Amino acid sequence: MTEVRTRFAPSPTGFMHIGNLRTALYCYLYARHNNGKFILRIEDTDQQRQVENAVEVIYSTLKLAGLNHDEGPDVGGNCGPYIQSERREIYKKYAQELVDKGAAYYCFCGKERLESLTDDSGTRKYDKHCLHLSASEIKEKLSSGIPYVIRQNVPSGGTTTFKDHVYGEITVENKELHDNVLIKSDGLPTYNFANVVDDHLMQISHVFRGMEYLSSTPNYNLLYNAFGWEIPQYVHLPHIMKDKSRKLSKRHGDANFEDFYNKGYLPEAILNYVALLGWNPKTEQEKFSLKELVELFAIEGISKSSAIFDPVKLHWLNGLYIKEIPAQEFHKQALPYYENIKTQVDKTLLSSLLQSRIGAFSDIPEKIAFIDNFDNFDLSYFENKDAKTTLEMARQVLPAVLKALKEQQEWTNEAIFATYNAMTETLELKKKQLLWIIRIALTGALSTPCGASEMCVLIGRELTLQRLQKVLENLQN
RNA sequence: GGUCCGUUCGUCUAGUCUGGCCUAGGACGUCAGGUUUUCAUCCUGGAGAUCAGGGGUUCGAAUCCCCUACGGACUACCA
Repeated sequence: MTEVRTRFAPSPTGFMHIGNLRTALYCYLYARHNNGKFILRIEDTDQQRQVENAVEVIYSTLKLAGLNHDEGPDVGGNCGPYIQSERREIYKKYAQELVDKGAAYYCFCGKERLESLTDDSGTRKYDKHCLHLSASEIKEKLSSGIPYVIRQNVPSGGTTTFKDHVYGEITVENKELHDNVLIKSDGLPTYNFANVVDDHLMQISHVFRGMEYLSSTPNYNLLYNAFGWEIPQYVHLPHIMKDKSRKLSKRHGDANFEDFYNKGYLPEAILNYVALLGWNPKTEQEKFSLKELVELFAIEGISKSSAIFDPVKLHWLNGLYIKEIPAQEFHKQALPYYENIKTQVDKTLLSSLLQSRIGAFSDIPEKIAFIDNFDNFDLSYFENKDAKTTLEMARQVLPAVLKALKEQQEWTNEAIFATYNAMTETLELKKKQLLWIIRIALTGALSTPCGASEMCVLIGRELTLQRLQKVLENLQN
């Protein structure tokens, strides 16, 4: 069996969105699983859509994600160059070969004539007008400098059948196929042509790509056949959708890798989530390292139907990864989110409290808002149905709490908790009730990253007493 | 409009090829209960899918066949 070689071939048009990333991931997984090679190729044949730095985004994303390629513009290889705009002459040569073989032809038709071919339903199919030009006519037009393109000469009869590893065998009538442009008037190839030439020259064994290419695949096969080249294995991937009827798109600023990364999602978690969108590992496990994915990945598990991207599940998965980060490392990554805290708090303690309570680092500001924002909170927070607490209860209990904490000798979590515990007996309250009231009194927030005694340690004795005092005043009014 | 592809809990999916073990399994979310120093983690349980709809084949269909509906892709000198 020949070596497995897969390729990720993005066009540098901006950010790497999740669908693209998944294609790259599957290419990588399949290559690694089979001890093959993973190749990066930049498809920049559309001069109109060039975006600055887009190539750098591709490199950095792959690097962050750990999807290292064996060959590519930045790492070299035997099949370069790996940037299509640098391969211009290659495409020209092969296009000419097709012309010589009668599988392609020069076309000099202008925009107006092309547009006149549009039918009632808005579809335009080229009528092979220039196919019938004589050799001398072509030569004359060429030498007089009339702009031209080279078109594929699709047979008008018969059918073309191809096999896709996900969608099975697909047959189409050749008469449905168009005489696609292979070489544009700017001399650069279209995607349709460059892809075929490059995949062959780079000895790509398996082509992974979005299913939008399913309908143009017969055209590619006709090209392979005309050249007498072996057709690669096709693996078309279902789309990742934003909702039932809309694809994820970078145009609408939808999910892209960099955004999630910047929001404090871990690359491993993003990869893990994305791997499972449209592929099933045949186990009930949900969390996989990249290494495990390499071991398990198989084309058979890829599904045919599109999947809706669910940020909630990604958030959950990312939380699982965050819990496993070593405490020190977590603290380091959380630090930037503490920058705006004005109140003096023990940040190491804060990190240790936060780690099990967030799904992404960007959750932190909301979780710690209570540290600085204390004034004017809603007193109804004291009323809790589960704990069966009331505002009145708070009025009665808090003076005693304040008194006890003023007398508190040892200011540690354990000692303070012991004090609380003792109070529940004298006050004849349930632990849950007392702790709820204290926590609300100290934070003014319904949800906080720690309990009533940890809170005292976190914000310190002085602030604890201040806040209690203040709450008591508010409760009297 | 034409061609191609798809359709199982709200979402990701298992099961479909090789019909019976599927009174359709798991995960996220949701709800309830429990542990816990409140919040969260964690644990247990519940609700949630007449397998898009209809017809057929069969002793038996989510699974095979046909039709319909809905959704998507393509139909560019974009990729």
